[in-house]
Amino acid sequence: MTAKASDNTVQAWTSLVRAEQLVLSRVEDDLKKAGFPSLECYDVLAELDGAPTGKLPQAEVQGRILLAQYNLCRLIDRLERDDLVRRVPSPEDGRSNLLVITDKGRELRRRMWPVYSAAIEAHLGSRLAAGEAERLAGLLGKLEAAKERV
Amino acid sequence: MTAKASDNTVQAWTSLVRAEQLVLSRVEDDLKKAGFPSLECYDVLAELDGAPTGKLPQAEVQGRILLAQYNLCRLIDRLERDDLVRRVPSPEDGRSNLLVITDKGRELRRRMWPVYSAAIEAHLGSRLAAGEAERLAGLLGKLEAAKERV
DNA sequence: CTGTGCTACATGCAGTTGCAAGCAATCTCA
DNA sequence: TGAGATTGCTTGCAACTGCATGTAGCACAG
Repeated sequence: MTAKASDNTVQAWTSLVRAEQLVLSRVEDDLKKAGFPSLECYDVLAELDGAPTGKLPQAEVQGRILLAQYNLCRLIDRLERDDLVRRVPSPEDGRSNLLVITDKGRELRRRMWPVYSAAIEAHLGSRLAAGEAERLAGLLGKLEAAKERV
Repeated sequence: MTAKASDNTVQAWTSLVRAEQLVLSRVEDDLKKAGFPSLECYDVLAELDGAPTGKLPQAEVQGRILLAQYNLCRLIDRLERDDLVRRVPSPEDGRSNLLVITDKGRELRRRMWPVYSAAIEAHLGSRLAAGEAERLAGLLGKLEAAKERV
């Protein structure tokens, strides 16, 4: 439990952090250059757009996205200000919001996807040989598992 | 160049971002719980501590670390304020700073490492089977290569 | 030695984040 | 039923970040 990490493990750690930050910044850069908002914004729109009714409780979005609660709250503030999403009170639970994607929100997501997809391909897909993307995803999946201890 | 990413590529992309952010936040959390400063701080101290003379030009540190120039500048401000590092004017180039690690800085790095290493092992090493860390690092390495075009 | 341009660093400002605390609706259970 | 926890969301404040720009030293052509 207080074991030291082996050299290979440390190497994997540094590669993980470096590779992610490089690829992420390249992709975000491409989006920004095309005049689009951040990836987090896209993520929220994608969750809502993918929901059958175009709406989800804020807590549900929270659970699917990697963002602290107060940050999601403020991201929604901005999305609402830009008329991409609306908050409506939940009929079932007085504490809860339903987030509803607007037409403008759907539109934006639709326009962002080609640029986003091309960026992923350019900065990630095109650098891996056939089968490597799958193997990479498999290894990374082992790291995502929920925490156990304490 | 405007090719769309395949499903496998997109899967690798989301795994990469999720896994990195999860593991990173877990590791940073462990450091924070132990009362230590951020990873970026550690990185700078490690670079300087690893240099033969305990000092490096700021631009050199810049090149080894994943941090915007103005952010490194302000990180150094904080490290200097906390007496972990000192800026001294370079004798060779009037524009340049030499960053010098202080005894307190070396001390801090020394005390951080066991906690850091254990966190890497707990959140990354212990989740991968023998050989997997190496394979992961290999795949990630292909993503780190510098950009080619434009 | 001068002007033009580049490199190394710093900084003002606005926007974003983390933390801790807050509020209101719901749940739990004696 | 009603006191105390819990859940879902929000917010004040301080710290941090990105962007654009500023300053100073250097480099090199003329």
